[in-house]
Amino acid sequence: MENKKNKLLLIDGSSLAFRAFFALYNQVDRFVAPSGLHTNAIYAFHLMLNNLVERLEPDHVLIAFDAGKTTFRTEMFSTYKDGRARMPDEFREQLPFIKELIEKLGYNHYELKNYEADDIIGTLDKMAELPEAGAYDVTIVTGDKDLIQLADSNTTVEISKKGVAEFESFTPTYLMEKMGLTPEQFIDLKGLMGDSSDNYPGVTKVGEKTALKLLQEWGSIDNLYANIDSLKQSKMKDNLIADREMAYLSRTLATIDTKAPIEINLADTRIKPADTSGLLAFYDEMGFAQFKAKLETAEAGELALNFEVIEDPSEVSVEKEDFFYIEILNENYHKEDIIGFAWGNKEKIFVSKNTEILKNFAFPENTYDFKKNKVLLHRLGIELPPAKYDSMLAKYLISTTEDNKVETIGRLFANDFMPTDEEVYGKGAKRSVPKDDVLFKHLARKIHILASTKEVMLQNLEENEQYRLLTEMELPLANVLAKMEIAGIAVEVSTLEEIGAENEKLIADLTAKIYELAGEEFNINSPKQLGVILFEKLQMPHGKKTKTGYSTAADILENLAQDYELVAKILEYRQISKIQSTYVQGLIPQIAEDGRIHTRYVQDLTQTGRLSSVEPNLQNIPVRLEAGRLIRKAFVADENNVLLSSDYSQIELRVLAHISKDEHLISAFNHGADIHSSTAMRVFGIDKSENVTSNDRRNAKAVNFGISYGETEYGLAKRLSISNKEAADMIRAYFERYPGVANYIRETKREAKDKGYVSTMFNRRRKLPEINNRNFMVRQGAERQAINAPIQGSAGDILKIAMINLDSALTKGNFKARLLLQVHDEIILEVPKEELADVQALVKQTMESAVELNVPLLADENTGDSWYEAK
DNA sequence: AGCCACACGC
DNA sequence: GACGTACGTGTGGCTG
Repeated sequence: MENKKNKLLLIDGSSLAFRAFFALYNQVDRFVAPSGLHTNAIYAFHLMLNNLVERLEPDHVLIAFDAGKTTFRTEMFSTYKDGRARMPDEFREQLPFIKELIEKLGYNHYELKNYEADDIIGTLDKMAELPEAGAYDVTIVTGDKDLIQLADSNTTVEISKKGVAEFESFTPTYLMEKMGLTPEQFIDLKGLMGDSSDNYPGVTKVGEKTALKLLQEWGSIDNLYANIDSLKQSKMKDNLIADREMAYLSRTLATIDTKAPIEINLADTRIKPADTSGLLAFYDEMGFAQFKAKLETAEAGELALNFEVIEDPSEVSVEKEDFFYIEILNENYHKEDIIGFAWGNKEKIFVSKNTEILKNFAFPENTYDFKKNKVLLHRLGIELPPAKYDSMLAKYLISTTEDNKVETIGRLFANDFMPTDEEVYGKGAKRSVPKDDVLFKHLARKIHILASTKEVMLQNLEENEQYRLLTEMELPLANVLAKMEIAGIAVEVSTLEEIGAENEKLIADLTAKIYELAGEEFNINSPKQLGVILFEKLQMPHGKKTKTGYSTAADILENLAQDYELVAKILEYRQISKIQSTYVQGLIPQIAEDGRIHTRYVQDLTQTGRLSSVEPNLQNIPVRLEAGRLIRKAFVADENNVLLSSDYSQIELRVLAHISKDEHLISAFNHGADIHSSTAMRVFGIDKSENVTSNDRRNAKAVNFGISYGETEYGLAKRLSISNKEAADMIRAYFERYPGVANYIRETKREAKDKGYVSTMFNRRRKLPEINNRNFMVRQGAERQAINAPIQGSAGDILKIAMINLDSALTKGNFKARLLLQVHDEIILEVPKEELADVQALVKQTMESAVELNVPLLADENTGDSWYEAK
């Protein structure tokens, strides 16, 4: 690769700066330097430059600016660019600083009296194409479409679309696809249609549409006028003839001068080293703390990062207090190979790719994502001992507002802006393992951040009284979850395939029937096409519209299903095709070679402290409708084992009873009442439980659910199909009869507004930055989250405690039984038949005594050969 | 590749 | 008076 091409980036600075100004225009008041100067355009321009340079990796950069009011174009056409609004002052004042920034970054800028930036760019572009220039790839960046005429085989023109990072990339091929034009024809297009912003008219009454049509037919302005007599008589023909001169003049005005008398050459556009100290001073002057911090740490990082590559096990030295980190390229640690690992502390860091080293490794006690490490090492036959500290989990406990990546931890707790994984490894199809030096440096940076943030994160945990939440809940749980993920659950392909074959037949029949009833074939899976059939062709009454068209969601279709067989069939089709695509075709490829599915539990994601499950999600396997529930027949126990499922009964309402201390709710649970019937009696004033109708109970159940979600009367009314007033009465009656709950809701909202967060029984926090938002909808959303988070979160915490205790009891009791799955209020175990009686008792006892509430905790158990039976 | 609508669970 | 139940993941259509 020694004949590497030069990469030249030519930027229309005037145009791009204007775009930058408007990219952050809505925040113009937030971007003000200490001196009072507006900085939104400077800031956005800097971001744009960073994005461009990072993406295009140029070695030459020239940023051209317009100079002065008059150019050779005004000489030709005196009103050129007349009538253009004067630049806003807030923008004009920023231009000199943008030029200063360009210089300090080591890039080049240039302007030439009487010429526009376009012409400077055009001239340099042509210079770069001369054979004696050597090979150049040119990228032109601007906000103005005129420059598209310069696109050719080695020049790409990028037009700024939106924000600071979105550009539309014009090559001759793309221009042909999009507009049917060559770059040369683009000039003729402007000649015919004119340009209102540059204030030259082209031909009267000819706009983009007409001009495109004319060029499709005649190819060029010259050819058009050569054949003007053969055009049919029309107003347009008259206009073309009358405005012939203006068409040619407009074309000339639109033509970029590629022979401007510039005094610079290509060598002058080469990037120079940045002026670091000058930049730091500039950032201070502008008030750009983030840019400054990023530059400082980049500088410091280069100096402080002291790391050594280890290739041989004999070279290894580990301190107990070190951090340990393992890298994989993608997320699924059940399949990914280790691409490198690192350990060490702030002073001394070691990196390696040789996993042999790990065979007899004294794993240090501090780590990041213990669960991932445990699974990865298990695959190498290594059992990872428990850790004392996990930065990922610590960060998650401190704040769930951001993600918990090492980069984020660095930024938040050390003001250290290391490059992101996406920057180093790429994303999508381009993601790949970089060269050793890049990889090792990246890993060393991670260790450096982990080691430099532990202390301040521990302080945060201490202040929040969350240290035990980390060491006694999340860390032990990580160990339990790792074992569950490694165990996996056996899934029979044959069962899934049988269901799949059955579904295929049903889908074929339903599809035929739907086409017949609709009177045409269409894609039933497309809500858009379905909306057209139902609500336009067949004129069915439509409910709410979504942003993109008619809603075809189930609740809308259900109302229509009584009157229209077609809609009933579509609902059936949806049900079956969901089962087929997500649960049959989706699950089969997830079955590993051992015949089991190994999900991953994400332990650092949800806003409430619940787990989530991915690849595949085993927390949403169908259960409600029988057709879907059959999927559970494929989830089976090993030979001589059974599956044991144990779920908490009404855990969220019990938690609500406990934390609200509502005497009536507590009393109902203490008396072992059917909680929904009991609510029906209190809320509807029914004296005997035998007088509670199933409808009363259904309504009460809905209220009970709604309360813990902070539901409004409108929502309740809609869900129960009752009037707003009836729903409001119901909610009011509920609060009157359960004053403790009403008080809990009041107090929790109050607490959230005062502190900005709410907590679970175990001090897990959810921040609620929107709780005092001026927007009613946003604020009310935060209030619902405030009410729900302690309830859902405490319930989640309780199941976590139960899992930890159960795993440890099973180990102590030398049982072979093991935990396999967790579904929010339920756990599923695989139990050897001979252990069943003992384990059933142990599970029930452990779950019910996980915590002491002022109401009983109840766990219901079911067993069977498959998950279908064990429920 | 990223967004939307939809559907599954608790 | 706004707007209208919490927390999640996966699939297919559509668009850039």
